[in-house]
Order: sequence, then structure tokens, then C-alpha cells
Amino acid sequence: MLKLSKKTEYAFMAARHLALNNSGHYSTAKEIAENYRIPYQLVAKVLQNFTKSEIVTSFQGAKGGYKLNRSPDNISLIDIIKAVEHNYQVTECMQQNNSRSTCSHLDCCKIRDPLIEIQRKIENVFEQTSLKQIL
Amino acid sequence: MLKLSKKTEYAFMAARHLALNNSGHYSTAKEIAENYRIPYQLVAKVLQNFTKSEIVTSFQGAKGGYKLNRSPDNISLIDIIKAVEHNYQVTECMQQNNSRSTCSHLDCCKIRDPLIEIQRKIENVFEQTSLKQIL
DNA sequence: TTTATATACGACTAAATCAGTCTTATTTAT
DNA sequence: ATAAATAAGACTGATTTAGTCGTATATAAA
Ligand code: SF4
Ligand code: SF4
Repeated sequence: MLKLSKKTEYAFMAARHLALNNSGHYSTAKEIAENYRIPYQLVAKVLQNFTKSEIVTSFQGAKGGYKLNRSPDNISLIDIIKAVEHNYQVTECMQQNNSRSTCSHLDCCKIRDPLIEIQRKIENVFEQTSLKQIL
Repeated sequence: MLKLSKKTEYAFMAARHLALNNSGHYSTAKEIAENYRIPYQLVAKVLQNFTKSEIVTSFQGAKGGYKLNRSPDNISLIDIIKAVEHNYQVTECMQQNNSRSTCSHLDCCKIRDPLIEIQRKIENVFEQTSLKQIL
């Protein structure tokens, strides 16, 4: 319960790696996978998610790779989470996938409002932490 | 990811119910299960966990049930979570079950320290919210 | 003393989620 | 052309979660 997914942890590692790269060449999925002993395919997916969310710019082909679009102090952990995770909410009824919220308790539920406030505060924790702070 | 378990939600509901009970008789698992349409066995387990954590006192037998040991403003959501959940940590390496931490990245992991801080802040969110606040 | 009502507790199963792999296509520097 | 890299989706196995079942024990009241 409350655990971050491995995907999110890999996303933090990858973002951190990109932020520290000042070698001139673009960082690649392969490089990150080897450096942190992460399955290549998973890092690749994470970086593709970053591209879609415009956290990075990708360059295809040989000598290709990824570079950050913004400075690390202008990227928050919630940006990274939102890039790779569809659902990061504390309850089912706050998740976006369930087209029409599927929780059978929704009508008689008395704890939903307080939990919405909890959700707001937890998101705030990630919002207030920048990539720069975890370098 | 980051979702609370149903067990924890049921625990919040049950604790809330106990806090609102001023009917003279002790609240029972059956009563709570019916009131909130929760599976009886699950509420029963939650209440047994409460007893072990000394959040409530239990009374066995006919006319038995449960009563809160402390006033609702003296019980925090983290007390309730700790009563019913073994693992409520954001990473594997912070969980207590894994006898000797099982994460293969532990040695080369650069994000662990920042995540320990995140964990502290999230626990703080639940610590700072009392049962009274969710009535 | 029997019955009904309640807590206590552990084993088991089914469903859902997560982590990781496999495969194929496309792009681009050399 | 070739090698190196991103892009993307399908698939599988492992783990976690939610819920059920069965049995034992305690106690109020008929
Ligand atoms: S409606 Fe209530 S029980 Fe259902 S997911 Fe939302 S908070 Fe939880
Ligand atoms: S050691 Fe690092 S990768 Fe492993 S669980 Fe802890 S934070 Fe996550």
C-alpha cells in the first residue's frame, strides 16, 4: 500500500541521470539501463513517456538519445510521476481510468471528502520537490 | 500506485463509526458491515487489528462489541494505518517485512535518500490528520 | 444449561496489478 | 548499406490485494 511503482523509481533515476549529464552527447536508454542495472526495455518506455510529456526531447537514429527540455529546478517530481503513471491517486474513486467510478460505496461513502484533501497534500509533497533537489 | 488498500479505507470507516457512536451499546462488526455495505469478515479483521493496537477495547460474547480507547482528536490517521497495514512505505527498501532488504539496486541507488524524505512527509500528512477531523 | 450472539484467528482462493520480456517498425549518422 | 538508436504494442509470470471459509472461544440471557 502507498508504494511507488518500479517504473516511477526508474523514472526518477533516469531524470536524475539526464540532469547530471554534461558530457556533450545525448544520454541513451542503453546508457541509463547499464549504469543503474535497470532492464533496458523499461527505461526505454520511461524515456518515451518523458518525450510525450515534453519533459525531454528525443533524437532518433545513431548518436541519438534524450536531453532535458527544462532546467532541473523547473521540473517537479509530480511532473515525472504524471509522465509515467496513469493512476497515482489514493482511492479508486479519484482515478481517471474508471470511466464511471466503479466503487460500489460511492453513494454512502463518508470518507471520500477527507481523502480528497489527503490526495491534495500528497501531490503537494511531490509538487514541492524538484528534480534539482534529488541530484 | 500510491493507492490506499480497501482494508485501510474500511478501517477509516470503522473508526469513524466508533467515534460517532453514542447509543450506549458497543458497536459491533456486524453493525458496521451492514451500515457501510462492507464484507463482514473484513471489518471483523480490521477491528481485531484495532484491539491489538489498543485503539479500541473489545468485549466478547452476546452484547459485546468495541469501544474507542481514546478521544477522536487524540487518534491520528497514521495510528489507524499502522494498526491495519504492515507495509505503508513508498519503496521496497523501507518496508520491514523483507528480512534483509531485497532490492537489487540498494547498493547503487541514488534516489533512496530523497525518497526517505518523501516517506517522512507523507507519513506526516496522515499524522497531522486526526480522526476527529474526518467526522 | 442451552442457545444465540459476538470476538479471535488462520488458511485458502480468485481477481487485479505490476514487472519484465519479446517482437517489429522506423529513423538517422556514418 | 549498416549500425545504432527511438517508438510502440502484445504477451507472460510474479506479486499483491480482496474476499471467503471454517473453527474456536467467550458471554448474556432464556
Ligand atoms: S467512494 Fe469511498 S470507499 Fe469508494 S474509493 Fe472513494 S473513498 Fe474509497
Ligand atoms: S534501493 Fe532504491 S530502487 Fe531499491 S527500493 Fe530503495 S529506493 Fe527503490
